[in-house]
Amino acid sequence: MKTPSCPAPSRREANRQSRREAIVDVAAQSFLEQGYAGTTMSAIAATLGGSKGTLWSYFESKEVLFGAVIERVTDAFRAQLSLILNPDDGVEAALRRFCEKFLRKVTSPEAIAIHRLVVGEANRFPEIGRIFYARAPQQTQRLLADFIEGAMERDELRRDDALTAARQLTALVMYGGHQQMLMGLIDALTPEAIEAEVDRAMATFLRAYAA
Amino acid sequence: MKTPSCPAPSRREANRQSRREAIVDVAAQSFLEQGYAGTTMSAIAATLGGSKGTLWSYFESKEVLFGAVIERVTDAFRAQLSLILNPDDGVEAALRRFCEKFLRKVTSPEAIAIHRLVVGEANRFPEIGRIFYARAPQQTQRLLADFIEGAMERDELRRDDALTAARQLTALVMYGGHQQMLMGLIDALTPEAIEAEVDRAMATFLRAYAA
DNA sequence: CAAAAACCGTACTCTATAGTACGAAGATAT
DNA sequence: ATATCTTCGTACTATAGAGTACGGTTTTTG
Repeated sequence: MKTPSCPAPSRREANRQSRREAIVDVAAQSFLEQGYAGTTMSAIAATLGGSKGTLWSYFESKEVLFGAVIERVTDAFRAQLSLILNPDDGVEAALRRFCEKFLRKVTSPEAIAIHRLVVGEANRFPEIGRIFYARAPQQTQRLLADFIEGAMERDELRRDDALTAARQLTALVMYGGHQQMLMGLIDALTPEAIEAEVDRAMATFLRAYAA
Repeated sequence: MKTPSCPAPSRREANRQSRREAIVDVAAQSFLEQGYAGTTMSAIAATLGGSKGTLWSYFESKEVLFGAVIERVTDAFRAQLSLILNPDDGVEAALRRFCEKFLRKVTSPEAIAIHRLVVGEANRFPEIGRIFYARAPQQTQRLLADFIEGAMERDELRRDDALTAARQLTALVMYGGHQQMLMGLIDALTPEAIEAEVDRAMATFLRAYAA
Protein backbone atom coordinates (compact mmCIF):
# COMPACT_ATOMS: atom_id res chain seq x y z
CA MET A 1 0.00 0.00 0.00
CA LYS A 2 1.25 3.42 -0.82
CA THR A 3 -1.83 5.23 0.48
CA PRO A 4 -0.67 7.45 3.30
CA SER A 5 -3.11 6.81 6.10
CA CYS A 6 -0.54 8.59 8.25
CA PRO A 7 -2.02 11.48 10.18
CA ALA A 8 -5.61 11.96 9.05
CA PRO A 9 -7.41 10.30 6.18
CA SER A 10 -9.55 13.41 6.34
CA ARG A 11 -12.89 13.14 4.65
CA ARG A 12 -11.81 15.60 2.02
CA GLU A 13 -8.84 13.54 0.98
CA ALA A 14 -10.98 10.43 0.80
CA ASN A 15 -13.56 12.10 -1.39
CA ARG A 16 -10.87 13.46 -3.60
CA GLN A 17 -9.37 10.03 -3.96
CA SER A 18 -12.57 8.27 -4.93
CA ARG A 19 -13.56 11.06 -7.24
CA ARG A 20 -10.25 10.77 -8.97
CA GLU A 21 -10.77 7.09 -9.47
CA ALA A 22 -14.22 7.64 -10.86
CA ILE A 23 -12.75 10.04 -13.39
CA VAL A 24 -10.06 7.62 -14.45
CA ASP A 25 -12.68 4.88 -14.77
CA VAL A 26 -14.83 6.87 -17.11
CA ALA A 27 -11.82 8.16 -19.05
CA ALA A 28 -10.38 4.69 -19.43
CA GLN A 29 -13.58 3.41 -20.95
CA SER A 30 -13.70 6.24 -23.42
CA PHE A 31 -10.02 6.09 -24.38
CA LEU A 32 -10.20 2.35 -24.89
CA GLU A 33 -13.32 2.48 -26.98
CA GLN A 34 -12.72 5.63 -28.95
CA GLY A 35 -8.97 6.05 -28.96
CA TYR A 36 -7.11 9.18 -27.95
CA ALA A 37 -8.33 11.51 -30.67
CA GLY A 38 -11.85 10.16 -30.43
CA THR A 39 -12.13 10.93 -26.75
CA THR A 40 -13.28 14.38 -25.64
CA MET A 41 -12.87 15.92 -22.26
CA SER A 42 -16.35 17.37 -22.49
CA ALA A 43 -17.85 13.93 -22.98
CA ILE A 44 -15.97 12.63 -19.96
CA ALA A 45 -17.23 15.50 -17.84
CA ALA A 46 -20.75 14.93 -19.09
CA THR A 47 -20.65 11.21 -18.33
CA LEU A 48 -19.35 11.98 -14.87
CA GLY A 49 -22.21 14.39 -14.28
CA GLY A 50 -19.75 16.97 -13.03
CA SER A 51 -18.57 20.19 -14.57
CA LYS A 52 -15.54 20.76 -16.70
CA GLY A 53 -13.92 22.98 -14.13
CA THR A 54 -13.92 20.11 -11.67
CA LEU A 55 -12.41 17.76 -14.21
CA TRP A 56 -9.57 20.18 -14.83
CA SER A 57 -9.03 20.58 -11.10
CA TYR A 58 -8.10 16.88 -11.05
CA PHE A 59 -6.15 16.62 -14.29
CA GLU A 60 -4.54 19.64 -15.75
CA SER A 61 -4.81 18.41 -19.33
CA LYS A 62 -6.07 15.63 -21.55
CA GLU A 63 -2.57 14.26 -21.86
CA VAL A 64 -2.09 13.95 -18.13
CA LEU A 65 -5.42 12.20 -17.80
CA PHE A 66 -4.42 9.84 -20.56
CA GLY A 67 -1.26 9.00 -18.69
CA ALA A 68 -3.25 8.18 -15.59
CA VAL A 69 -5.53 5.94 -17.61
CA ILE A 70 -2.63 3.99 -19.05
CA GLU A 71 -1.16 3.42 -15.63
CA ARG A 72 -4.43 2.23 -14.23
CA VAL A 73 -5.18 -0.01 -17.13
CA THR A 74 -1.80 -1.67 -17.30
CA ASP A 75 -2.01 -2.30 -13.58
CA ALA A 76 -5.27 -4.10 -14.04
CA PHE A 77 -3.58 -6.09 -16.75
CA ARG A 78 -0.75 -7.35 -14.61
CA ALA A 79 -1.76 -9.39 -11.60
CA GLN A 80 -3.92 -12.43 -12.23
CA LEU A 81 -1.54 -14.71 -14.04
CA SER A 82 0.84 -15.66 -11.30
CA LEU A 83 -1.12 -18.24 -9.35
CA ILE A 84 -1.33 -20.65 -12.19
CA LEU A 85 2.17 -21.87 -12.76
CA ASN A 86 2.22 -24.86 -10.47
CA PRO A 87 4.90 -27.41 -11.37
CA ASP A 88 3.20 -30.16 -9.37
CA ASP A 89 0.91 -30.99 -12.28
CA GLY A 90 3.87 -31.59 -14.52
CA VAL A 91 5.54 -29.06 -16.75
CA GLU A 92 3.45 -29.69 -19.79
CA ALA A 93 0.12 -29.37 -18.05
CA ALA A 94 1.24 -26.26 -16.20
CA LEU A 95 2.48 -24.58 -19.36
CA ARG A 96 -0.62 -25.51 -21.28
CA ARG A 97 -2.90 -24.04 -18.65
CA PHE A 98 -0.77 -20.94 -18.57
CA CYS A 99 -0.94 -20.53 -22.33
CA GLU A 100 -4.68 -20.91 -22.39
CA LYS A 101 -5.26 -18.35 -19.73
CA PHE A 102 -2.70 -16.03 -21.26
CA LEU A 103 -4.22 -16.25 -24.70
CA ARG A 104 -7.72 -15.71 -23.40
CA LYS A 105 -6.50 -12.67 -21.60
CA VAL A 106 -4.57 -10.99 -24.39
CA THR A 107 -7.40 -11.57 -26.81
CA SER A 108 -10.02 -10.08 -24.52
CA PRO A 109 -11.66 -6.96 -25.92
CA GLU A 110 -10.06 -4.73 -23.30
CA ALA A 111 -6.60 -6.12 -23.87
CA ILE A 112 -6.92 -5.61 -27.59
CA ALA A 113 -8.12 -2.07 -27.03
CA ILE A 114 -5.16 -1.29 -24.78
CA HIS A 115 -2.74 -2.82 -27.20
CA ARG A 116 -4.11 -0.77 -30.06
CA LEU A 117 -3.96 2.37 -28.02
CA VAL A 118 -0.39 1.82 -26.89
CA VAL A 119 0.89 0.93 -30.32
CA GLY A 120 -1.11 3.59 -32.09
CA GLU A 121 0.03 6.41 -29.83
CA ALA A 122 3.61 5.26 -29.39
CA ASN A 123 4.77 8.15 -31.54
CA ARG A 124 2.95 10.90 -29.75
CA PHE A 125 3.47 9.50 -26.25
CA PRO A 126 6.76 7.65 -26.09
CA GLU A 127 6.38 7.15 -22.35
CA ILE A 128 3.31 4.98 -22.46
CA GLY A 129 4.99 2.35 -24.55
CA ARG A 130 7.66 1.93 -21.92
CA ILE A 131 5.17 1.87 -19.09
CA PHE A 132 3.02 -0.70 -20.81
CA TYR A 133 5.88 -2.92 -21.86
CA ALA A 134 7.40 -2.96 -18.42
CA ARG A 135 4.13 -3.82 -16.76
CA ALA A 136 2.60 -6.27 -19.17
CA PRO A 137 4.77 -8.23 -21.61
CA GLN A 138 7.94 -8.00 -19.57
CA GLN A 139 6.19 -9.02 -16.38
CA THR A 140 4.65 -12.01 -18.08
CA GLN A 141 7.90 -13.07 -19.66
CA ARG A 142 9.76 -12.84 -16.39
CA LEU A 143 7.15 -14.93 -14.61
CA LEU A 144 7.19 -17.57 -17.27
CA ALA A 145 10.96 -17.52 -17.47
CA ASP A 146 11.28 -18.21 -13.77
CA PHE A 147 9.05 -21.23 -14.09
CA ILE A 148 10.87 -22.49 -17.14
CA GLU A 149 14.20 -22.02 -15.46
CA GLY A 150 13.03 -24.19 -12.60
CA ALA A 151 11.93 -26.86 -15.01
CA MET A 152 15.28 -26.71 -16.76
CA GLU A 153 17.10 -27.14 -13.49
CA ARG A 154 15.00 -30.17 -12.71
CA ASP A 155 15.86 -31.44 -16.18
CA GLU A 156 12.27 -31.43 -17.26
CA LEU A 157 13.18 -29.14 -20.11
CA ARG A 158 16.37 -28.91 -22.10
CA ARG A 159 18.75 -26.40 -20.50
CA ASP A 160 18.96 -23.17 -22.41
CA ASP A 161 18.32 -19.50 -21.90
CA ALA A 162 15.05 -19.43 -19.98
CA LEU A 163 14.04 -15.90 -20.91
CA THR A 164 14.42 -16.65 -24.57
CA ALA A 165 12.35 -19.76 -24.18
CA ALA A 166 9.65 -17.80 -22.38
CA ARG A 167 9.54 -15.17 -25.08
CA GLN A 168 9.35 -17.78 -27.75
CA LEU A 169 6.48 -19.54 -26.12
CA THR A 170 4.47 -16.36 -25.81
CA ALA A 171 5.33 -15.53 -29.40
CA LEU A 172 4.10 -18.89 -30.60
CA VAL A 173 0.85 -18.53 -28.71
CA MET A 174 0.10 -14.96 -29.70
CA TYR A 175 1.05 -14.68 -33.28
CA GLY A 176 -2.01 -16.26 -34.83
CA GLY A 177 -5.37 -15.05 -33.60
CA HIS A 178 -4.03 -12.20 -31.57
CA GLN A 179 -2.50 -10.46 -34.54
CA GLN A 180 -5.66 -10.92 -36.54
CA MET A 181 -7.69 -9.39 -33.76
CA LEU A 182 -5.33 -6.47 -33.43
CA MET A 183 -5.86 -5.64 -37.07
CA GLY A 184 -9.57 -6.10 -36.88
CA LEU A 185 -9.89 -9.20 -39.06
CA ILE A 186 -11.79 -11.04 -36.40
CA ASP A 187 -13.63 -9.90 -33.33
CA ALA A 188 -12.97 -12.77 -30.99
CA LEU A 189 -11.45 -16.20 -30.67
CA THR A 190 -13.77 -19.10 -30.07
CA PRO A 191 -12.81 -21.49 -27.30
CA GLU A 192 -12.00 -24.07 -29.97
CA ALA A 193 -9.69 -21.64 -31.74
CA ILE A 194 -7.90 -20.96 -28.47
CA GLU A 195 -7.46 -24.68 -27.90
CA ALA A 196 -6.08 -25.12 -31.36
CA GLU A 197 -3.64 -22.25 -31.08
CA VAL A 198 -2.36 -23.49 -27.77
CA ASP A 199 -1.99 -27.01 -29.10
CA ARG A 200 0.11 -25.84 -32.01
CA ALA A 201 2.27 -23.60 -29.89
CA MET A 202 2.83 -26.24 -27.23
CA ALA A 203 3.68 -28.91 -29.74
CA THR A 204 6.37 -26.82 -31.33
CA PHE A 205 7.69 -25.52 -28.05
CA LEU A 206 7.95 -28.94 -26.47
CA ARG A 207 9.71 -30.39 -29.49
CA ALA A 208 12.25 -27.62 -29.36
CA TYR A 209 12.75 -27.71 -25.62
CA ALA A 210 12.29 -31.36 -24.75
CA ALA A 211 14.73 -32.49 -22.08
CA MET B 1 -0.49 -3.24 -66.27
CA LYS B 2 -3.96 -1.98 -65.64
CA THR B 3 -3.32 1.44 -67.14
CA PRO B 4 -5.67 1.80 -70.10
CA SER B 5 -3.49 2.91 -72.96
CA CYS B 6 -6.47 1.99 -75.09
CA PRO B 7 -7.59 4.84 -77.32
CA ALA B 8 -5.65 7.90 -76.23
CA PRO B 9 -3.32 8.23 -73.26
CA SER B 10 -4.24 11.89 -73.60
CA ARG B 11 -1.87 14.28 -71.93
CA ARG B 12 -4.59 15.25 -69.50
CA GLU B 13 -5.04 11.72 -68.25
CA ALA B 14 -1.30 11.31 -67.87
CA ASN B 15 -0.95 14.49 -65.88
CA ARG B 16 -3.85 13.53 -63.74
CA GLN B 17 -2.26 10.17 -63.04
CA SER B 18 1.11 11.54 -62.04
CA ARG B 19 -0.45 14.29 -60.01
CA ARG B 20 -2.48 11.75 -58.15
CA GLU B 21 0.62 9.81 -57.34
CA ALA B 22 2.39 12.89 -56.12
CA ILE B 23 -0.50 13.54 -53.78
CA VAL B 24 -0.46 10.02 -52.42
CA ASP B 25 3.30 10.27 -51.94
CA VAL B 26 3.08 13.38 -49.86
CA ALA B 27 0.07 12.12 -47.96
CA ALA B 28 1.76 8.82 -47.21
CA GLN B 29 4.72 10.53 -45.70
CA SER B 30 2.54 12.65 -43.50
CA PHE B 31 0.24 9.85 -42.39
CA LEU B 32 3.17 7.63 -41.58
CA GLU B 33 5.00 10.27 -39.62
CA GLN B 34 2.13 12.01 -37.91
CA GLY B 35 -0.62 9.44 -37.80
CA TYR B 36 -4.16 9.96 -39.01
CA ALA B 37 -5.25 12.61 -36.55
CA GLY B 38 -1.93 14.41 -36.80
CA THR B 39 -2.18 14.80 -40.55
CA THR B 40 -3.99 17.79 -42.01
CA MET B 41 -5.29 18.19 -45.50
CA SER B 42 -4.14 21.79 -45.52
CA ALA B 43 -0.57 20.74 -44.78
CA ILE B 44 -0.67 18.23 -47.60
CA ALA B 45 -1.93 20.85 -50.01
CA ALA B 46 0.75 23.24 -48.83
CA THR B 47 3.54 20.71 -49.26
CA LEU B 48 2.27 19.93 -52.72
CA GLY B 49 2.33 23.61 -53.57
CA GLY B 50 -1.16 23.29 -54.96
CA SER B 51 -4.46 24.61 -53.69
CA LYS B 52 -6.97 22.85 -51.53
CA GLY B 53 -9.58 22.86 -54.25
CA THR B 54 -7.29 20.80 -56.43
CA LEU B 55 -6.62 18.35 -53.64
CA TRP B 56 -10.32 17.80 -53.14
CA SER B 57 -10.80 17.33 -56.87
CA TYR B 58 -8.61 14.25 -56.58
CA PHE B 59 -9.83 12.88 -53.26
CA GLU B 60 -13.23 13.73 -52.01
CA SER B 61 -12.28 13.44 -48.35
CA LYS B 62 -9.46 12.79 -45.94
CA GLU B 63 -10.71 9.27 -45.37
CA VAL B 64 -10.61 8.39 -49.03
CA LEU B 65 -7.11 9.77 -49.33
CA PHE B 66 -6.09 7.72 -46.33
CA GLY B 67 -7.43 4.61 -48.01
CA ALA B 68 -5.37 5.34 -51.10
CA VAL B 69 -2.28 5.78 -48.97
CA ILE B 70 -2.77 2.45 -47.26
CA GLU B 71 -3.12 0.67 -50.56
CA ARG B 72 -0.03 2.28 -51.97
CA VAL B 73 2.01 1.63 -48.92
CA THR B 74 1.06 -2.01 -48.49
CA ASP B 75 1.83 -2.56 -52.14
CA ALA B 76 5.30 -1.21 -51.66
CA PHE B 77 5.59 -3.55 -48.73
CA ARG B 78 4.79 -6.69 -50.64
CA ALA B 79 7.11 -7.48 -53.52
CA GLN B 80 10.79 -7.75 -52.71
CA LEU B 81 10.87 -10.87 -50.61
CA SER B 82 10.16 -13.55 -53.15
CA LEU B 83 13.47 -13.93 -54.96
CA ILE B 84 15.31 -15.05 -51.92
CA LEU B 85 13.92 -18.45 -51.12
CA ASN B 86 16.23 -20.61 -53.14
CA PRO B 87 16.39 -24.21 -51.95
CA ASP B 88 19.64 -24.88 -53.76
CA ASP B 89 21.67 -23.44 -50.89
CA GLY B 90 20.11 -25.87 -48.48
CA VAL B 91 17.01 -25.31 -46.42
CA GLU B 92 18.72 -23.89 -43.41
CA ALA B 93 20.72 -21.30 -45.29
CA ALA B 94 17.71 -20.30 -47.37
CA LEU B 95 15.50 -19.87 -44.32
CA ARG B 96 18.15 -17.96 -42.44
CA ARG B 97 18.64 -15.53 -45.27
CA PHE B 98 14.90 -15.12 -45.55
CA CYS B 99 14.57 -14.42 -41.84
CA GLU B 100 17.28 -11.83 -41.90
CA LYS B 101 15.82 -9.94 -44.78
CA PHE B 102 12.34 -10.25 -43.35
CA LEU B 103 13.37 -8.96 -39.96
CA ARG B 104 15.29 -6.06 -41.44
CA LYS B 105 12.26 -5.19 -43.44
CA VAL B 106 9.61 -5.31 -40.74
CA THR B 107 11.81 -3.33 -38.39
CA SER B 108 12.48 -0.57 -40.88
CA PRO B 109 11.12 2.79 -39.81
CA GLU B 110 8.51 2.82 -42.55
CA ALA B 111 7.27 -0.66 -41.73
CA ILE B 112 6.95 0.24 -38.08
CA ALA B 113 5.06 3.37 -38.98
CA ILE B 114 2.64 1.45 -41.17
CA HIS B 115 2.11 -1.17 -38.55
CA ARG B 116 1.34 1.45 -35.91
CA LEU B 117 -1.04 3.19 -38.22
CA VAL B 118 -2.92 0.04 -39.16
CA VAL B 119 -3.22 -1.21 -35.61
CA GLY B 120 -4.00 2.17 -34.16
CA GLU B 121 -6.79 2.93 -36.60
CA ALA B 122 -8.23 -0.57 -36.80
CA ASN B 123 -11.27 0.62 -34.88
CA ARG B 124 -12.10 3.64 -36.97
CA PHE B 125 -11.22 2.02 -40.31
CA PRO B 126 -11.96 -1.68 -40.19
CA GLU B 127 -11.18 -2.03 -43.88
CA ILE B 128 -7.56 -1.09 -43.71
CA GLY B 129 -6.72 -3.88 -41.33
CA ARG B 130 -8.06 -6.40 -43.81
CA ILE B 131 -6.27 -4.80 -46.71
CA PHE B 132 -2.99 -4.68 -44.87
CA TYR B 133 -3.21 -8.19 -43.53
CA ALA B 134 -4.02 -9.67 -46.89
CA ARG B 135 -1.17 -7.89 -48.59
CA ALA B 136 1.59 -8.11 -46.06
CA PRO B 137 1.55 -10.82 -43.37
CA GLN B 138 -0.61 -13.23 -45.30
CA GLN B 139 1.42 -12.84 -48.45
CA THR B 140 4.63 -13.48 -46.58
CA GLN B 141 3.24 -16.51 -44.78
CA ARG B 142 1.99 -18.02 -47.98
CA LEU B 143 5.33 -17.56 -49.68
CA LEU B 144 7.20 -19.07 -46.81
CA ALA B 145 4.69 -21.87 -46.45
CA ASP B 146 5.16 -22.89 -50.07
CA PHE B 147 8.87 -23.12 -49.60
CA ILE B 148 8.53 -25.06 -46.37
CA GLU B 149 6.06 -27.42 -47.97
CA GLY B 150 8.58 -28.18 -50.67
CA ALA B 151 11.22 -28.87 -48.09
CA MET B 152 8.86 -31.16 -46.24
CA GLU B 153 8.12 -33.09 -49.38
CA ARG B 154 11.81 -33.53 -49.98
CA ASP B 155 12.09 -34.72 -46.37
CA GLU B 156 14.37 -31.91 -45.45
CA LEU B 157 11.93 -30.87 -42.77
CA ARG B 158 9.60 -32.97 -40.69
CA ARG B 159 6.23 -33.28 -42.39
CA ASP B 160 3.57 -31.17 -40.77
CA ASP B 161 1.23 -28.35 -41.60
CA ALA B 162 3.37 -25.99 -43.64
CA LEU B 163 1.31 -22.87 -43.06
CA THR B 164 1.49 -23.33 -39.33
CA ALA B 165 5.23 -23.82 -39.54
CA ALA B 166 5.58 -20.65 -41.60
CA ARG B 167 3.55 -18.64 -39.13
CA GLN B 168 5.55 -19.96 -36.25
CA LEU B 169 8.83 -19.07 -37.86
CA THR B 170 7.73 -15.51 -38.50
CA ALA B 171 6.41 -15.32 -34.95
CA LEU B 172 9.71 -16.47 -33.54
CA VAL B 173 11.62 -13.94 -35.58
CA MET B 174 9.37 -10.98 -34.93
CA TYR B 175 8.41 -11.20 -31.35
CA GLY B 176 11.55 -9.78 -29.80
CA GLY B 177 12.86 -6.56 -31.24
CA HIS B 178 9.90 -5.90 -33.46
CA GLN B 179 7.48 -5.67 -30.58
CA GLN B 180 9.80 -3.42 -28.67
CA MET B 181 10.08 -1.13 -31.65
CA LEU B 182 6.33 -1.05 -32.13
CA MET B 183 5.91 0.19 -28.60
CA GLY B 184 8.69 2.69 -28.89
CA LEU B 185 11.16 1.11 -26.49
CA ILE B 186 13.90 1.12 -29.05
CA ASP B 187 14.35 3.00 -32.27
CA ALA B 188 16.20 0.45 -34.33
CA LEU B 189 17.81 -2.96 -34.30
CA THR B 190 21.55 -3.14 -34.73
CA PRO B 191 22.84 -5.66 -37.25
CA GLU B 192 24.14 -7.72 -34.35
CA ALA B 193 20.73 -7.72 -32.71
CA ILE B 194 19.19 -8.91 -35.94
CA GLU B 195 21.74 -11.70 -36.19
CA ALA B 196 21.04 -12.74 -32.64
CA GLU B 197 17.27 -12.75 -33.08
CA VAL B 198 17.52 -14.80 -36.22
CA ASP B 199 19.88 -17.25 -34.58
CA ARG B 200 17.53 -17.83 -31.70
CA ALA B 201 14.50 -18.20 -33.93
CA MET B 202 16.22 -20.55 -36.32
CA ALA B 203 17.61 -22.72 -33.56
CA THR B 204 14.19 -23.26 -32.05
CA PHE B 205 12.48 -23.70 -35.38
CA LEU B 206 14.96 -26.24 -36.65
CA ARG B 207 14.79 -28.26 -33.46
CA ALA B 208 11.03 -28.39 -33.72
CA TYR B 209 10.93 -29.15 -37.42
CA ALA B 210 14.03 -31.25 -37.99
CA ALA B 211 13.39 -34.05 -40.46
C1' DC C 1 -5.87 30.78 -81.89
C1' DA C 2 -10.11 29.93 -79.38
C1' DA C 3 -12.95 26.92 -76.27
C1' DA C 4 -12.74 23.88 -72.43
C1' DA C 5 -10.89 21.98 -68.68
C1' DA C 6 -7.86 22.02 -64.80
C1' DC C 7 -5.39 24.74 -61.49
C1' DC C 8 -4.18 28.46 -58.25
C1' DG C 9 -4.77 31.57 -54.35
C1' DT C 10 -7.35 33.22 -51.13
C1' DA C 11 -10.86 33.96 -48.38
C1' DC C 12 -14.62 31.89 -46.33
C1' DT C 13 -18.05 28.69 -43.50
C1' DC C 14 -18.89 25.40 -40.09
C1' DT C 15 -18.04 22.48 -36.58
C1' DA C 16 -15.50 20.46 -32.87
C1' DT C 17 -13.05 20.68 -28.84
C1' DA C 18 -9.37 21.99 -25.27
C1' DG C 19 -9.30 24.95 -21.79
C1' DT C 20 -11.03 29.32 -18.88
C1' DA C 21 -14.02 32.43 -16.00
C1' DC C 22 -17.11 33.15 -12.52
C1' DG C 23 -20.82 33.45 -9.42
C1' DA C 24 -23.96 30.54 -6.92
C1' DA C 25 -24.66 26.35 -4.20
C1' DG C 26 -22.93 22.72 -1.46
C1' DA C 27 -19.80 20.21 1.54
C1' DT C 28 -16.05 20.21 5.27
C1' DA C 29 -13.44 21.60 8.91
C1' DT C 30 -12.69 24.01 13.38
C1' DA D 1 -21.76 28.86 13.19
C1' DT D 2 -18.85 30.36 10.11
C1' DA D 3 -14.89 30.54 7.27
C1' DT D 4 -12.87 27.70 3.67
C1' DC D 5 -12.54 24.70 0.15
C1' DT D 6 -14.89 22.19 -3.57
C1' DT D 7 -18.19 21.59 -6.99
C1' DC D 8 -21.75 22.98 -10.28
C1' DG D 9 -23.67 25.12 -14.26
C1' DT D 10 -23.14 27.78 -17.81
C1' DA D 11 -21.32 30.76 -20.74
C1' DC D 12 -17.22 31.97 -22.92
C1' DT D 13 -12.49 32.12 -25.59
C1' DA D 14 -9.40 30.44 -28.76
C1' DT D 15 -7.83 27.48 -32.09
C1' DA D 16 -7.71 24.21 -35.53
C1' DG D 17 -8.97 21.84 -39.28
C1' DA D 18 -12.34 19.82 -42.97
C1' DG D 19 -14.51 21.20 -46.70
C1' DT D 20 -16.52 25.12 -50.03
C1' DA D 21 -16.79 29.19 -53.22
C1' DC D 22 -15.04 31.76 -56.73
C1' DG D 23 -12.57 34.81 -59.86
C1' DG D 24 -8.41 34.93 -62.30
C1' DT D 25 -4.69 32.26 -64.68
C1' DT D 26 -2.44 28.46 -66.87
C1' DT D 27 -2.62 24.16 -69.56
C1' DT D 28 -4.71 21.06 -72.81
C1' DT D 29 -7.30 20.15 -76.72
C1' DG D 30 -9.33 20.84 -81.29
